[in-house]
Amino acid sequence: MPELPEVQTVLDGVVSSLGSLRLTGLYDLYPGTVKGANIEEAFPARLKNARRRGKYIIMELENGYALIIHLRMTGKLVWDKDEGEAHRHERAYFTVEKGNRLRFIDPRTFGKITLCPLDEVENHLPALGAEPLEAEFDAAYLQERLQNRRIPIKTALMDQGIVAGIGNIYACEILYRAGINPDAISNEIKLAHLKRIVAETKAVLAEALLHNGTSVSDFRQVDDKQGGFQEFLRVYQKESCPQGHPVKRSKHGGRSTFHCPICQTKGRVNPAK
DNA sequence: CAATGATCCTGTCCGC
DNA sequence: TGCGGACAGGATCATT
Repeated sequence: MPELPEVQTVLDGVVSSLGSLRLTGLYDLYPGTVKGANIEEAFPARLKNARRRGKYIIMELENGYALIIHLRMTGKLVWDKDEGEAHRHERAYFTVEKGNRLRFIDPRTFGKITLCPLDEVENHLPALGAEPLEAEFDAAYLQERLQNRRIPIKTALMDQGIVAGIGNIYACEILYRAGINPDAISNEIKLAHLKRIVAETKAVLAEALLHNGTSVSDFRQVDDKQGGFQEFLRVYQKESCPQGHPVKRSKHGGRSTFHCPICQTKGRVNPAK
């Protein structure tokens, strides 16, 4: 499940593969994957700048257009030769100069590629919260955004409008490292504990970035290599935590939560229950 | 406005 | 060997 580190890894891979080569076309293989009018007008074009906002990849083209790519759960971008059969789950592809092709492969078909004018990118993005690795994401920010909310902290960390880029895996790992109970109510958590959450968020994401993301199911880099952070997971899909305690499994918003009831006790005003 | 739950989709896994 | 059902989950929409 691509979250911030995986999305950044894919983005870096695309930029590195593409270099100064021009994108020459974009083709939809599964109707609805590619959105936006005037697809032909946008190509050919070189990349002017590529950036990430939350889990969105934004590729700014030199001709005034931009591509917004979201991988959702199973989306992959794969660098390949411009020949051969389409992959079984290929939903769209870019043709690229010098006989190259960038394939968008997505078994569950939830991923999207949107083409729009550069100055309309923000209109096509939802209201996103702070970037967790930027200085703007600190305990004061988090406290302000949580003060009127009464939701489990794990749900809050996965809310893209509060902080952008964290999904299920990193939410579990952040809370384990911070020692916070995932059911802690967002506006009851002490500032000191919010500071721990912020610090561990930055640490976990930075560490995962160094390892090119986490490959727990089918995440792959643009060159098809796996990420490496799955080696460092402490509770996600684990039977026991690094202390040897059994890991408990529950649900938040339909997502599986993994936490250690012994290590993660902070944040509950009333720890009973 | 806030919180919760259903929905989209398909490969994989489990039990019988 | 095959089948039904549960599960995986990011974002969006509907409901309370």
